Amino acid sequence: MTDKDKKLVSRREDFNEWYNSVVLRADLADYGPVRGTMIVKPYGWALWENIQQALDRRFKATGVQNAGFPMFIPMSFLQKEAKHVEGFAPELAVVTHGGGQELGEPIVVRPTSETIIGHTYANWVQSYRDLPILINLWNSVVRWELRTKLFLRTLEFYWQEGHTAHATQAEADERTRMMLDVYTDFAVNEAAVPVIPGEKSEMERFAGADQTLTIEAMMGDGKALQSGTSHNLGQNFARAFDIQFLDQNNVLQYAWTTSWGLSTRFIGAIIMTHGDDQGLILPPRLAPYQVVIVPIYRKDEEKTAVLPTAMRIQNELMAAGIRVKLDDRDNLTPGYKFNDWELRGVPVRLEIGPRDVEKHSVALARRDMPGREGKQFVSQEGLVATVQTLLTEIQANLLARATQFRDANTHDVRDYEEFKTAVETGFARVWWAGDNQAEMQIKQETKATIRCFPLAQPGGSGVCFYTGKPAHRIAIFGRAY
RNA sequence: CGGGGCGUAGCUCAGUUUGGUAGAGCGCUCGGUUUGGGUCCGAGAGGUCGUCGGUUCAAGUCCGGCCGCCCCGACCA
Repeated sequence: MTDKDKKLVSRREDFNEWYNSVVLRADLADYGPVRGTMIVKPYGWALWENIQQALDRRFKATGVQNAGFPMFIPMSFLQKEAKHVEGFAPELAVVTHGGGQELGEPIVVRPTSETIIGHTYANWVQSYRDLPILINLWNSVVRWELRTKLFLRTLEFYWQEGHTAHATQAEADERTRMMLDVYTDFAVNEAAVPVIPGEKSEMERFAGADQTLTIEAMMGDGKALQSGTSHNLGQNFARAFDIQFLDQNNVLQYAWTTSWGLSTRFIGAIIMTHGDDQGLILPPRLAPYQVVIVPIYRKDEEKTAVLPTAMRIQNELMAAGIRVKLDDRDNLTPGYKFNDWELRGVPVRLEIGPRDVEKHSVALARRDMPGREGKQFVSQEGLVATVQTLLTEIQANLLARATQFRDANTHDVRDYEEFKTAVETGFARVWWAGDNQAEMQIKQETKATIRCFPLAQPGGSGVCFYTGKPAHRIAIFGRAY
């Protein structure tokens, strides 16, 4: 490898190339043989598994159960909900042949499962006593995207999709909001990604939804990433698929449904929120390895002193529930390993050398503070507690840092000129009273769209920066991935 | 789907202008050396030059078709 290959391109120089290099070189994922497909490698999948677990326990705490649904859906299902088919038709993968025969009706590979869920729930629901239905699917879906990017937009992606059906509108409203809160809590407290929970504009709404709630995050280049969505589907799918039930008064009613999803795209959010010019920085709560131990020795007698100590410390940390990797690769120098694990974003590096064995110490280096500043020698006494405290500090620091970055790059603007400047580098926060037409116009001129109307509104009213009309809502605009 | 770039060793690329025996660095294997910030030295393995066809005594190199990838735009979780 040349020097050029060893060092990542800096984020400033070319954020896009930085992102691609990090994904590939940190061993998170690789390109599949079909355009736009992705191979998630073990390290990336381990990160996804941690995300899954953090979400799954939150879902279950709200009464949701997991299930499995077919990936093949009759084409006719898609056509039952007018807006839904309009939204998804252009990006469907369609199976026309099976077992060497041409199929009578083409089969669609699910782009999302609202339709097959609607069909199924219609069979499951007769009475108000059958409601609510609270189901989540961990699966992959296929959307034939024109322009793809690892994790952010691939032809096939892994996600969870939750689908609930309720007897009343109020219950569906509550569920839509509840799941957004789950996503927000997960993003902030597990991933240290300071998202803005809010509502999508009509233009950005999910195809077939009455309301789409979203968590929006700001990436390291100031662009927005929609990181999770929760849709209130009203009775649209219930009517399209006849999900009907008799209520307490023996009156036939349509059910109210919701759906909500978060995908492997979130891995992209983590990369682009926390990463630096050295590579990935993973939040301790989700990192596949929270601590990497790098043993340091020259001669065999040093090795026989250092390695047992390293293994003993590994066991102590693991016994305390800390995820630890002991890098005992013999053919690589410590310096190489330092760089390697920094690229891979492990939050804490623990070095043990001959001097440490003697002095009963170890060196701890934190990934969020490169260089001497983040490195300290500590006693092996109470090491578990020391490491746990450090991991907590790093987690908190990542969130604080990302929040500060987001706020520093979010600007209240009053006119269109200020707006254009703001969305070059971040978010514009504005009073908004425009319509779809105005939003479209702004998008064409600046590439910025309404990311959301934050749930946390200041109240009162102001003047729309674009139309000059009285406005009662604040919107966040930004350029999006 | 439009514009641009590119396809040569596992990776990054040179060689194509001017056709004439397939190259470098990194990685990999072996031996030694080194190890607290990307060690160094030596020996080796590894390629139907994306693919199909054409021109030619001769094609990585020239011509044509096809396939694929990356970047920018429109579309999108």
